[in-house]
Amino acid sequence: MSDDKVVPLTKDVKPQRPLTLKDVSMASGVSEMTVSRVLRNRGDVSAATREKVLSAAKSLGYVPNKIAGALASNRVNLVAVIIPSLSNMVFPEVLTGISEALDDTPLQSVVGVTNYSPEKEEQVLFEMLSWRPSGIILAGLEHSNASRAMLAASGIPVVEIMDTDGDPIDSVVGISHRRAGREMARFIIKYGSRNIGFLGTKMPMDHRARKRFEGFTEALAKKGVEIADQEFYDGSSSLEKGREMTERLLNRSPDLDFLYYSNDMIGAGGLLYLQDKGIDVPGQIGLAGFNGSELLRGFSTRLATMDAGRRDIGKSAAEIIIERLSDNAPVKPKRIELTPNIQAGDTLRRS
Amino acid sequence: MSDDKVVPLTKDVKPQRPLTLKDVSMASGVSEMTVSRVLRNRGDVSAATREKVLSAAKSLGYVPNKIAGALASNRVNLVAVIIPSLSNMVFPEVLTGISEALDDTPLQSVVGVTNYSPEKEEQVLFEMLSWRPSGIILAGLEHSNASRAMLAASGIPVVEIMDTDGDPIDSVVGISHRRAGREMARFIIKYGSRNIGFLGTKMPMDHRARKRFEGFTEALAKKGVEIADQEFYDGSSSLEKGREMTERLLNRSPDLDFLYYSNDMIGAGGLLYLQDKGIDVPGQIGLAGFNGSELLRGFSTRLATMDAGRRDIGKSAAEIIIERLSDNAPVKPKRIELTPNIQAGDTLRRS
DNA sequence: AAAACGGCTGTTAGCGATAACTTCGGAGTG
DNA sequence: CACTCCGAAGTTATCGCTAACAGCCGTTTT
Repeated sequence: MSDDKVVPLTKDVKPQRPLTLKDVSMASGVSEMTVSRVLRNRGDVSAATREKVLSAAKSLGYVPNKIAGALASNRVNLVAVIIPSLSNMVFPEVLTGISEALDDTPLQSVVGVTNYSPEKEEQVLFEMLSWRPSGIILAGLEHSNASRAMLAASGIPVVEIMDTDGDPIDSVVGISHRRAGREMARFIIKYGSRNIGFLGTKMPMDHRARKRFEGFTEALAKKGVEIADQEFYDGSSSLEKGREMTERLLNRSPDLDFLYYSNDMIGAGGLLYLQDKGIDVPGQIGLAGFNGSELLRGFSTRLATMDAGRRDIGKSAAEIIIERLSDNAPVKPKRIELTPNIQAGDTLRRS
Repeated sequence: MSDDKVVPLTKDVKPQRPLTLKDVSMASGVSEMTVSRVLRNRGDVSAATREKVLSAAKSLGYVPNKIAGALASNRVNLVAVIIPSLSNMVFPEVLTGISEALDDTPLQSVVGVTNYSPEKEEQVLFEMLSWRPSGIILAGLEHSNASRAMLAASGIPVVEIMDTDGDPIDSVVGISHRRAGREMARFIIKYGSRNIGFLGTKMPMDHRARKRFEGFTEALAKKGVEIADQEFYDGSSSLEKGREMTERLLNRSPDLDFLYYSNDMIGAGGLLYLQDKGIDVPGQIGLAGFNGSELLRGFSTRLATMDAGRRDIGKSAAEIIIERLSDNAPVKPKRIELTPNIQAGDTLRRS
């Protein structure tokens, strides 16, 4: 297929009747069925015939019609992936993991984006299901009732990813965000901070950020600590937003000694702000984010964070689908909870 | 579709024979054709019948089979988008532009990723074409002969994006990267720098980076200036890589007074490095990147850059497809060259 | 009042492939 | 040498849906 030399520039071909199996069949003098067998590498075909067919297909520039193939065989080698956004690098990374796992299978991923809206998710899901994919991977455990019903009724493997705090429909791969929040809280407390601020998204829809927040406050509460102040934002995260929020928060509560950010991007923005202001991090104030973004590696002061293993999540999810699709189908929902990994970095206050 | 209350949890439904039009037809007492008409909102159906059908479809949880629909109608409302990568934020941004433009049409985008490999591109393209999409958007003007042949023979609208330096197959939307390189060169010269270093990808495959480089050196040459030193890297860009490269380059050539980076990510990494070292930017050394990344807005010192209008590119490309698909089909290849916009920022040396 | 029309619904015939059989001829077997 | 068996084709019948056309019936038109 990548043998450039053989491509005949087919300039004289009749304008635009798309080619079908029949064209190849006639060009090579065998039946359509045989052509189909050759092109799919299925069933016994003699070497001579195979050659004839392949060269005919190639010289015509035949591209099989998967629409027809899928209808006839009732097999669609697509895995639908539904995620909230592409601008948060977390999701492209998950996609990369999925693609890698799918790479040496006939499966292919198709992506849908919901913008964190359950209604949009429902639409996208409906759209996706109407292509009858072989499996579905979708972010989060929170879906509209209609979405849950569609998924349950679809009869195809479903893997919910990123989050394990809740009831999965089928399989699930992710981390416990509550636990992530709790662990970070304990860590921070251990290092001696008591006057803690939180900065994050307004979380009507970002359930994972919310759960981290809940876990965080809960663990603090156990130690008798309450969040001293907090600041929320709309829209997508950016360094700039992290700066602004940090400024606002510190103007309001100058005596905070720790800031917990709901993600690394705004955390890094906060770090830059504090550095610009000449504030000693972590001497005067400690910082932590969430995600284990690669971005942080570029800063001389490394933000403390927690790696959620996005790529691994994608990989595992895809592998679950692959396994479930294998002939011996043991329809056993799997549950994989990864353990998030604290990266202390340089921004935790040392008692 | 998002009326949660109505969803009957269908727990008793027979295990898994996927529903077809016939099921809805029987449940509502009208012909399959009428059901089809209702569900597609096409043709005249009385309000009463429409109601009956809709409620039957909903209560059964029917999801149309687009595979069959597409085959029968010979219409597939998909636009294939083929890009080199998802980890470079440029492409997700283009995708966002495309999705936005497609949002109030029946069209939907499907993404394929090539990892900057022409062979992979060819595979992905073949795969995509086999779904008979209504249009194709793909990055760059450089494709294998086989790819070009497939595209030309496909008979569907093709829009090549990002780059306008070359021969498009059909339509094209983008900027001239040669020109972008030239303009930045002139700008830098104008500000008085003469001892200029270049940092960028090894560019066997990143044609756009290569063209910027070519334009850059060409414009310098016209002013009698040659690049004093250069540094190339493999793999994906990151702040960290920008740091390392900058360090290596400056160790080798400490007297450079300007660094031109092939993208903002490594440029920002360089900026961080220089700031850490206490080097005066732009007093001692000037910097510029490329892309107009949002990221840069988070730094107190803003890297000079050039906005390539990624989102607009996506939007225009999608609009070209939409237009071409409209009934009155004037098969006229379009060529849209956007003008990149220099953002001087704070890192250009002032004479 | 016959003809024409328009709104609504049903019937028939594929779309381009593949699953599942069937057919055919020659090699292997006893 | 009759008989089985298997490799290598071909035939037939869908897959689930929609285009195109064909009815039917109550209204208008003239």
